Amino acid sequence: MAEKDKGETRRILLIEDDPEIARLLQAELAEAGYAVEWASGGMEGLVKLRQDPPQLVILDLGLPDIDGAEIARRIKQHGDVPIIVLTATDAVERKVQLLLGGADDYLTKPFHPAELLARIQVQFRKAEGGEVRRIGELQIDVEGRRVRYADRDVPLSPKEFALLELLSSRPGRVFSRDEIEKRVWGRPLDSGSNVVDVHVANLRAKLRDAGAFGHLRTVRGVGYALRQPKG
Amino acid sequence: MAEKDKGETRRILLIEDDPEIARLLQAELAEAGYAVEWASGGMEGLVKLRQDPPQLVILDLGLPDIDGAEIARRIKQHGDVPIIVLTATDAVERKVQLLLGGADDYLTKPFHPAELLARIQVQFRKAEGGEVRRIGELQIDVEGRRVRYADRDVPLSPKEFALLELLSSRPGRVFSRDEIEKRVWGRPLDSGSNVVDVHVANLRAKLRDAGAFGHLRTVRGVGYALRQPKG
DNA sequence: CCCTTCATTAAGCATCCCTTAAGGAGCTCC
DNA sequence: GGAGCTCCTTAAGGGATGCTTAATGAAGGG
Repeated sequence: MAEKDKGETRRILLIEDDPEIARLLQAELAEAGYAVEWASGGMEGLVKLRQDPPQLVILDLGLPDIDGAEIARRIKQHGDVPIIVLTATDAVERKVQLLLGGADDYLTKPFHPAELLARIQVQFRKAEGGEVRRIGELQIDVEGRRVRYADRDVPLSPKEFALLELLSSRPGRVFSRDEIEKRVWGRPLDSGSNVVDVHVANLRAKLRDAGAFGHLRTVRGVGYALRQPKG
Repeated sequence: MAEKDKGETRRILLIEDDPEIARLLQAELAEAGYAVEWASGGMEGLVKLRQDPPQLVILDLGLPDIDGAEIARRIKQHGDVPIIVLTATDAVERKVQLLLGGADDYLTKPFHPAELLARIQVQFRKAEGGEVRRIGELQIDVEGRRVRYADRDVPLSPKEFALLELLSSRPGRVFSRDEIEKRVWGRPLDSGSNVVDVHVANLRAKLRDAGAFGHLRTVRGVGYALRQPKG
C-alpha cells in the first residue's frame, strides 16, 4: 500500500546491457542504500517498469534491442519517472536529442561514482517536492497527511488521501485509471471494478462539504485530474 | 504576442564574472528566446534575484566576492529557482558538494552551447510540467487532455481528442486513413466504414463553434492534416 | 465485545458518444 | 457536362462509461 516515502528504500531500475558494468553499478547503488533492479535490455526494462514502477531509471545507451531514445520516450510516456542516461559517446547532438526527448540528466563515461550518486540525489530532491502543496484554496500537507480548504480541515480516509496526493502531485495532468490503481492500490484492480469511481465520488463529497467544488475533473474514457488554479 | 503566461519569455539570471564569457552566453541565450539579466558578481546576483526573481539561474563559479557554493545555498534559501552551475575545474568533490548543496545541474567547461540550452529546457520542463502544443491560436495540452482555441475551452470526445493529438503531433504532415485508424482506433477498421470522416467532421464542427476555421485539411485520396500556421 | 471507520461490491440510472447508414455535395477525368 | 469516385452531413440506436446509493464485510480502537 502507499505508505509514506520518507523511510522507505528507493527503488532504481538499471537498464544496462554490459553485465560487468551492471554489477559494478549495482554494487555502488546498493551500498548507497538503494534497491536496484537490473534489466539487461530495453524491452526487459520496459516490462519491469510496468510490473514494479521504480522511483528512478538509469539507462545505459548502446542497448542491443531498441534505440535508447525510443526507450526514454516510452518510459516517460508511462509515468513521470526521472531518467538518467549514461553513455560512452560524447556526441553533442545525441545528448541534446535525449535531453529534449525526455531524459532528465546525462553522464558521459567515464564518470566518478560519487557524481552519479549526487545526480541521483538531485533527482530525488525534486521528486520529494514541497511539504505543503497549494492548489488554489486547497492545501495538502503531504507529510502530515492533512488536507485543508480555506483553512477548514477536510478529514479524509487513507485511500482518499492517497488519491488526492497522487492527483495533486501534478495538477492538471490526467491520471489514467490504470495509473491510479497501480499507484494508490499498488496493483491493477480487477477489471470491472468501480472502486476508483466510488472513492473519487466520496472524495468529491468531502471536498464539497468543505466548500470546494469542481476540483476533480473526470476525463471520460481515461481517468481523473485535479483542476489547476489557472487555465 | 498576445499570449498568456505560459508562452511568455522566460527570464534567466546569469551570474558570471568574466565579461567576455558573459557576453557570449548572453548572446546565445537571447537568440534562444530568453530574457537574460547579467550580474558580474555574487552579491550583485543576489540583489537582482531579490529585485526581479528569474525562472532560472546560471552560476559561473570562481567568482571574486563570495564562494559559489555559498551563493547557491543562499539562492535556494530565497526560493526554489533552478540553478545550473558552470565551472572550469573538473574536481569531482566540488561537483558533488554543489549538487548536494542545492545546484540542479552542473556543466564543465568547455561545453557546447546546445547542451546548455538543452539542460535549461530540462529545468523548465520540470518546473512547468506537461507539454502544450501551439498551432496558431490552438493550444493542445496533451497531459491534461484539453484543447483551447483563443483561450476558449473546446470540449472534445475521447476519439476526437486522440485524432487531434495525432494530427498535431506533426502539423502539416498528412496522415493516411490507414495510419489514423491504427493509431486512434488501434486497428484497421472495416473497409467501407466512414467512421474517420464522421469524427473529422465532428471535430471540425467543434472547432468551428470555438471560432477556429480551416484547421483540418482534407487531402483527397490520402487522408487528413493539421494546417500549419505559416507554411 | 461492541462500535466506528473504511474498503469493496453490486445494481439502477443517466449520460455520452461511437457507429451505422443514407443521401447529397464536390472533385476529376473523360 | 456527365459518370464515378471521394468526401461531407445528418440523425438515430444502442452500447459503453461514469455516478449514485446502499448493503456487506473487514479492520481497528475503546
